[in-house]
Amino acid sequence: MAHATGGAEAVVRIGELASRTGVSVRSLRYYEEQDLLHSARSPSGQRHYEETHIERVLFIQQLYAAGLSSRVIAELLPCADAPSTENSDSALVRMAQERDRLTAHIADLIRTRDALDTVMAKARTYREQLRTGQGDATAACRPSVQ
Amino acid sequence: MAHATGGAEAVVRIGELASRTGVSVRSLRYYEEQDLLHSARSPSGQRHYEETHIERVLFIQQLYAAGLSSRVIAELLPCADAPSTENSDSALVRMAQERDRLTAHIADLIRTRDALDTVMAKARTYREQLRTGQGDATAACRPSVQ
DNA sequence: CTAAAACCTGACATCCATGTGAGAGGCAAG
DNA sequence: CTTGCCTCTCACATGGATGTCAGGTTTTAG
Repeated sequence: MAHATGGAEAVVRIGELASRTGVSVRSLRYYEEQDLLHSARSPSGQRHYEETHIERVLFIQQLYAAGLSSRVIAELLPCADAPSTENSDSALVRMAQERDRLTAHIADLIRTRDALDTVMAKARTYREQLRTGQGDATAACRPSVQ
Repeated sequence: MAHATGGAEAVVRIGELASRTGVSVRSLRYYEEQDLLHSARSPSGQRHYEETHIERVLFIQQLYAAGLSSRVIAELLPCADAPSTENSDSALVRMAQERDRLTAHIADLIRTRDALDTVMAKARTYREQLRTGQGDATAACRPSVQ
Protein backbone atom coordinates (compact mmCIF):
# COMPACT_ATOMS: atom_id res chain seq x y z
CA MET A 1 0.00 0.00 0.00
CA ALA A 2 2.96 2.29 -0.46
CA HIS A 3 1.24 5.13 -2.20
CA ALA A 4 3.70 7.47 -3.91
CA THR A 5 2.92 11.06 -3.03
CA GLY A 6 2.83 12.46 -6.49
CA GLY A 7 5.95 10.64 -7.68
CA ALA A 8 9.51 12.01 -7.33
CA GLU A 9 10.15 13.30 -3.82
CA ALA A 10 12.64 16.09 -4.53
CA VAL A 11 16.07 14.74 -3.72
CA VAL A 12 18.18 16.84 -1.37
CA ARG A 13 21.94 16.63 -1.74
CA ILE A 14 24.38 17.23 1.05
CA GLY A 15 25.27 20.77 0.06
CA GLU A 16 21.66 21.83 0.08
CA LEU A 17 20.97 20.11 3.37
CA ALA A 18 23.96 21.96 4.77
CA SER A 19 22.85 25.37 3.59
CA ARG A 20 19.28 24.78 4.68
CA THR A 21 20.27 23.77 8.19
CA GLY A 22 23.29 25.96 8.72
CA VAL A 23 25.34 22.86 9.50
CA SER A 24 28.56 22.27 7.59
CA VAL A 25 28.90 19.49 5.04
CA ARG A 26 31.70 18.13 7.14
CA SER A 27 29.42 17.86 10.15
CA LEU A 28 26.68 16.11 8.20
CA ARG A 29 29.14 13.46 7.12
CA TYR A 30 30.29 13.20 10.71
CA TYR A 31 26.70 12.67 11.88
CA GLU A 32 26.42 9.80 9.46
CA GLU A 33 29.65 8.31 10.72
CA GLN A 34 28.22 8.55 14.24
CA ASP A 35 25.02 6.89 13.09
CA LEU A 36 22.84 9.89 13.77
CA LEU A 37 21.81 10.54 10.21
CA HIS A 38 21.37 8.06 7.40
CA SER A 39 21.38 8.71 3.69
CA ALA A 40 20.33 6.90 0.60
CA ARG A 41 23.09 6.75 -1.96
CA SER A 42 22.95 7.36 -5.67
CA PRO A 43 24.58 4.76 -7.92
CA SER A 44 27.70 6.91 -7.95
CA GLY A 45 27.75 7.12 -4.18
CA GLN A 46 26.35 10.57 -3.57
CA ARG A 47 24.20 11.08 -0.50
CA HIS A 48 20.51 11.65 -1.06
CA TYR A 49 18.33 13.09 1.67
CA GLU A 50 14.69 14.03 1.98
CA GLU A 51 13.02 17.14 3.30
CA THR A 52 12.33 15.45 6.62
CA HIS A 53 16.03 15.24 7.29
CA ILE A 54 16.18 18.99 7.72
CA GLU A 55 14.17 18.76 10.88
CA ARG A 56 16.26 15.84 12.04
CA VAL A 57 19.50 17.72 11.61
CA LEU A 58 18.13 20.68 13.52
CA PHE A 59 17.09 18.38 16.32
CA ILE A 60 20.53 16.84 16.43
CA GLN A 61 22.08 20.27 16.66
CA GLN A 62 19.73 21.17 19.45
CA LEU A 63 20.81 18.11 21.40
CA TYR A 64 24.48 18.87 20.81
CA ALA A 65 23.88 22.39 22.06
CA ALA A 66 22.35 20.90 25.17
CA GLY A 67 25.61 19.11 25.83
CA LEU A 68 24.68 15.60 24.74
CA SER A 69 27.43 13.60 23.10
CA SER A 70 27.12 11.75 19.82
CA ARG A 71 26.94 8.50 21.65
CA VAL A 72 24.02 9.55 23.79
CA ILE A 73 22.20 11.15 20.89
CA ALA A 74 22.62 7.95 18.91
CA GLU A 75 21.05 6.15 21.82
CA LEU A 76 18.00 8.41 21.90
CA LEU A 77 17.23 9.04 18.25
CA PRO A 78 15.93 5.59 17.33
CA CYS A 79 13.30 5.98 20.01
CA ALA A 80 12.36 9.42 18.77
CA ASP A 81 12.12 8.05 15.26
CA ALA A 82 9.73 5.26 16.01
CA PRO A 83 9.18 4.16 19.57
CA SER A 84 9.20 0.43 19.93
CA THR A 85 9.50 -1.90 22.84
CA GLU A 86 13.00 -2.85 21.77
CA ASN A 87 14.57 0.57 21.99
CA SER A 88 12.29 2.50 24.28
CA ASP A 89 13.18 0.82 27.54
CA SER A 90 16.77 1.91 27.82
CA ALA A 91 16.21 5.04 25.78
CA LEU A 92 13.45 6.27 28.04
CA VAL A 93 15.69 5.86 31.05
CA ARG A 94 18.47 7.66 29.24
CA MET A 95 16.19 10.50 28.23
CA ALA A 96 14.95 10.93 31.74
CA GLN A 97 18.57 11.10 32.91
CA GLU A 98 19.45 13.69 30.34
CA ARG A 99 16.33 15.62 31.12
CA ASP A 100 17.33 15.79 34.76
CA ARG A 101 20.87 16.72 33.89
CA LEU A 102 19.46 19.52 31.79
CA THR A 103 17.25 20.74 34.56
CA ALA A 104 20.19 20.84 36.93
CA HIS A 105 22.34 22.59 34.39
CA ILE A 106 19.67 25.19 33.76
CA ALA A 107 19.51 25.89 37.46
CA ASP A 108 23.29 26.28 37.53
CA LEU A 109 23.21 28.70 34.67
CA ILE A 110 20.57 30.79 36.35
CA ARG A 111 22.66 30.92 39.50
CA THR A 112 25.65 32.01 37.46
CA ARG A 113 23.62 34.66 35.71
CA ASP A 114 22.50 35.95 39.08
CA ALA A 115 26.10 36.01 40.23
CA LEU A 116 27.04 38.07 37.19
CA ASP A 117 24.17 40.41 37.91
CA THR A 118 25.45 40.85 41.43
CA VAL A 119 28.94 41.66 40.25
CA MET A 120 27.64 44.13 37.71
CA ALA A 121 25.43 45.81 40.24
CA LYS A 122 28.35 46.18 42.65
CA ALA A 123 30.53 47.62 39.93
CA ARG A 124 27.86 50.12 38.99
CA THR A 125 27.35 51.08 42.59
CA TYR A 126 31.06 51.68 42.89
CA ARG A 127 31.03 53.98 39.90
CA GLU A 128 28.17 55.92 41.42
CA GLN A 129 30.17 56.39 44.59
CA LEU A 130 33.07 57.60 42.50
CA ARG A 131 30.94 60.11 40.66
CA THR A 132 29.42 61.51 43.82
CA GLY A 133 32.86 61.58 45.36
CA GLN A 134 32.82 58.99 48.09
CA GLY A 135 35.76 57.47 49.89
CA ASP A 136 35.64 53.73 50.74
CA ALA A 137 37.15 52.97 47.37
CA THR A 138 38.01 49.33 46.95
CA ALA A 139 35.34 46.94 48.11
CA ALA A 140 35.97 43.48 46.78
CA CYS A 141 32.71 41.93 45.70
CA ARG A 142 32.96 38.29 44.98
CA PRO A 143 29.41 37.14 44.71
CA SER A 144 29.64 34.35 47.25
CA VAL A 145 29.05 31.32 45.10
CA GLN A 146 25.79 29.62 45.95
CA MET B 1 48.41 50.20 59.31
CA ALA B 2 48.53 46.64 58.18
CA HIS B 3 47.05 45.02 61.21
CA ALA B 4 47.68 41.30 61.34
CA THR B 5 44.49 39.46 62.18
CA GLY B 6 45.86 37.44 65.02
CA GLY B 7 49.10 36.58 63.23
CA ALA B 8 49.55 33.64 60.86
CA GLU B 9 46.67 33.32 58.40
CA ALA B 10 46.59 29.57 57.93
CA VAL B 11 48.45 28.83 54.72
CA VAL B 12 46.63 26.62 52.22
CA ARG B 13 48.73 24.54 49.88
CA ILE B 14 47.66 23.42 46.47
CA GLY B 15 46.67 19.89 47.44
CA GLU B 16 44.38 21.17 50.14
CA LEU B 17 42.85 23.79 47.88
CA ALA B 18 42.23 21.04 45.37
CA SER B 19 40.52 18.73 47.79
CA ARG B 20 38.48 21.53 49.32
CA THR B 21 37.19 22.70 45.95
CA GLY B 22 36.98 19.43 44.09
CA VAL B 23 39.22 20.85 41.40
CA SER B 24 42.33 18.93 40.40
CA VAL B 25 45.80 20.18 41.22
CA ARG B 26 46.49 20.21 37.52
CA SER B 27 43.60 22.55 36.91
CA LEU B 28 44.63 24.92 39.67
CA ARG B 29 48.05 25.29 38.07
CA TYR B 30 46.34 25.81 34.76
CA TYR B 31 44.20 28.57 36.24
CA GLU B 32 47.35 30.30 37.38
CA GLU B 33 48.87 29.95 33.94
CA GLN B 34 45.72 31.57 32.54
CA ASP B 35 45.98 34.35 35.07
CA LEU B 36 42.77 33.49 36.84
CA LEU B 37 44.28 32.58 40.16
CA HIS B 38 47.40 33.97 41.75
CA SER B 39 49.50 32.44 44.48
CA ALA B 40 52.12 33.60 46.87
CA ARG B 41 55.19 31.43 46.76
CA SER B 42 57.22 30.02 49.59
CA PRO B 43 61.00 30.47 49.39
CA SER B 44 61.22 27.01 47.85
CA GLY B 45 58.62 27.85 45.26
CA GLN B 46 55.53 26.16 46.62
CA ARG B 47 52.20 27.86 46.08
CA HIS B 48 50.55 29.37 49.11
CA TYR B 49 46.88 30.26 49.04
CA GLU B 50 44.44 31.72 51.52
CA GLU B 51 40.98 30.66 52.54
CA THR B 52 39.44 33.27 50.27
CA HIS B 53 40.82 31.48 47.26
CA ILE B 54 38.42 28.63 47.82
CA GLU B 55 35.52 30.85 46.94
CA ARG B 56 37.41 32.21 43.97
CA VAL B 57 38.10 28.76 42.56
CA LEU B 58 34.46 27.81 42.95
CA PHE B 59 33.45 30.97 41.13
CA ILE B 60 35.88 30.19 38.32
CA GLN B 61 34.42 26.71 38.01
CA GLN B 62 30.94 28.17 37.89
CA LEU B 63 31.94 30.42 35.02
CA TYR B 64 33.59 27.55 33.16
CA ALA B 65 30.43 25.54 33.60
CA ALA B 66 28.50 28.42 32.10
CA GLY B 67 30.62 28.11 28.99
CA LEU B 68 32.95 31.05 29.48
CA SER B 69 36.49 30.57 28.25
CA SER B 70 39.61 31.25 30.27
CA ARG B 71 40.20 34.38 28.26
CA VAL B 72 36.81 35.83 29.03
CA ILE B 73 36.98 34.85 32.67
CA ALA B 74 40.35 36.53 32.94
CA GLU B 75 38.72 39.63 31.53
CA LEU B 76 35.94 39.65 34.10
CA LEU B 77 37.65 38.61 37.30
CA PRO B 78 39.68 41.78 37.93
CA CYS B 79 36.45 43.73 37.91
CA ALA B 80 34.81 41.28 40.26
CA ASP B 81 37.84 41.54 42.53
CA ALA B 82 37.86 45.29 42.86
CA PRO B 83 35.87 47.43 40.50
CA SER B 84 37.84 50.37 39.21
CA THR B 85 37.37 52.76 36.38
CA GLU B 86 40.25 51.16 34.53
CA ASN B 87 38.81 47.71 34.25
CA SER B 88 35.10 48.17 34.68
CA ASP B 89 34.37 49.84 31.38
CA SER B 90 35.22 46.99 29.07
CA ALA B 91 34.48 44.36 31.67
CA LEU B 92 30.97 45.63 32.26
CA VAL B 93 30.24 45.45 28.56
CA ARG B 94 31.67 41.97 28.44
CA MET B 95 29.66 40.84 31.40
CA ALA B 96 26.46 42.18 29.88
CA GLN B 97 27.27 40.26 26.70
CA GLU B 98 27.88 37.05 28.60
CA ARG B 99 24.78 37.59 30.65
CA ASP B 100 22.72 37.85 27.48
CA ARG B 101 24.41 34.85 25.95
CA LEU B 102 23.53 32.95 29.08
CA THR B 103 19.92 34.03 28.95
CA ALA B 104 19.65 32.89 25.35
CA HIS B 105 21.32 29.62 26.15
CA ILE B 106 19.01 28.98 29.06
CA ALA B 107 16.04 29.51 26.78
CA ASP B 108 17.52 27.04 24.30
CA LEU B 109 18.00 24.45 26.98
CA ILE B 110 14.46 24.83 28.14
CA ARG B 111 13.22 24.32 24.61
CA THR B 112 15.36 21.22 24.32
CA ARG B 113 14.06 19.91 27.58
CA ASP B 114 10.52 20.44 26.36
CA ALA B 115 11.39 18.60 23.16
CA LEU B 116 12.68 15.68 25.20
CA ASP B 117 9.51 15.73 27.24
CA THR B 118 7.49 15.55 24.06
CA VAL B 119 9.45 12.60 22.76
CA MET B 120 9.12 10.81 26.06
CA ALA B 121 5.41 11.45 26.21
CA LYS B 122 4.95 10.09 22.71
CA ALA B 123 6.97 7.01 23.52
CA ARG B 124 4.89 6.39 26.62
CA THR B 125 1.68 6.88 24.69
CA TYR B 126 2.89 4.34 22.19
CA ARG B 127 3.50 1.83 24.92
CA GLU B 128 0.02 2.37 26.26
CA GLN B 129 -1.40 1.67 22.83
CA LEU B 130 0.65 -1.48 22.67
CA ARG B 131 -0.57 -2.64 26.06
CA THR B 132 -4.20 -2.01 25.20
CA GLY B 133 -3.67 -3.66 21.84
CA GLN B 134 -4.06 -0.91 19.29
CA GLY B 135 -3.06 -0.96 15.64
CA ASP B 136 -1.49 2.21 14.18
CA ALA B 137 1.89 1.04 15.30
CA THR B 138 4.71 3.22 14.07
CA ALA B 139 4.07 6.92 14.42
CA ALA B 140 7.30 8.83 14.01
CA CYS B 141 7.37 11.58 16.57
CA ARG B 142 10.12 14.05 15.94
CA PRO B 143 9.25 16.95 18.16
CA SER B 144 9.26 19.62 15.47
CA VAL B 145 12.18 21.77 16.56
CA GLN B 146 11.04 25.16 17.74
C1' DC C 1 67.95 10.08 59.62
C1' DT C 2 64.90 8.04 56.40
C1' DA C 3 60.90 7.00 53.88
C1' DA C 4 56.58 8.55 52.33
C1' DA C 5 53.85 12.10 50.68
C1' DA C 6 53.33 16.42 48.53
C1' DC C 7 55.12 19.72 45.52
C1' DC C 8 57.71 21.67 41.37
C1' DT C 9 58.30 22.20 35.99
C1' DG C 10 57.82 20.55 31.46
C1' DA C 11 55.88 18.01 28.03
C1' DC C 12 53.15 14.88 25.72
C1' DA C 13 48.27 12.55 25.58
C1' DT C 14 43.21 12.71 25.36
C1' DC C 15 38.45 13.76 23.94
C1' DC C 16 35.23 15.49 20.40
C1' DA C 17 33.11 18.30 17.13
C1' DT C 18 34.72 20.63 13.43
C1' DG C 19 38.04 22.71 9.97
C1' DT C 20 40.89 21.92 6.09
C1' DG C 21 43.37 20.06 2.26
C1' DA C 22 44.54 16.56 -1.24
C1' DG C 23 43.34 13.80 -4.99
C1' DA C 24 39.65 11.79 -7.69
C1' DG C 25 35.10 11.18 -9.61
C1' DG C 26 30.25 12.92 -11.07
C1' DC C 27 27.21 15.90 -13.62
C1' DA C 28 25.08 19.88 -15.93
C1' DA C 29 25.85 23.88 -19.24
C1' DG C 30 28.28 26.05 -22.89
C1' DC D 1 34.95 18.13 -24.97
C1' DT D 2 35.80 21.31 -21.49
C1' DT D 3 34.90 24.19 -17.67
C1' DG D 4 33.03 24.70 -13.17
C1' DC D 5 30.88 23.12 -9.28
C1' DC D 6 29.51 19.56 -6.27
C1' DT D 7 30.54 15.34 -4.25
C1' DC D 8 33.40 11.40 -2.59
C1' DT D 9 37.07 9.39 0.85
C1' DC D 10 41.05 9.73 3.70
C1' DA D 11 43.66 11.96 6.85
C1' DC D 12 45.76 15.34 9.47
C1' DA D 13 44.97 19.82 12.30
C1' DT D 14 42.73 22.56 15.97
C1' DG D 15 41.24 24.27 20.43
C1' DG D 16 40.46 23.96 25.40
C1' DA D 17 40.39 21.96 29.76
C1' DT D 18 42.25 18.28 31.84
C1' DG D 19 44.95 13.73 32.52
C1' DT D 20 49.32 11.69 33.03
C1' DC D 21 54.15 10.68 33.23
C1' DA D 22 59.04 11.80 34.25
C1' DG D 23 62.65 13.48 36.97
C1' DG D 24 63.73 16.32 40.72
C1' DT D 25 63.16 19.09 45.28
C1' DT D 26 60.62 20.03 49.68
C1' DT D 27 58.02 18.92 53.57
C1' DT D 28 56.27 15.93 56.97
C1' DA D 29 55.87 11.83 59.82
C1' DG D 30 57.92 8.01 62.16
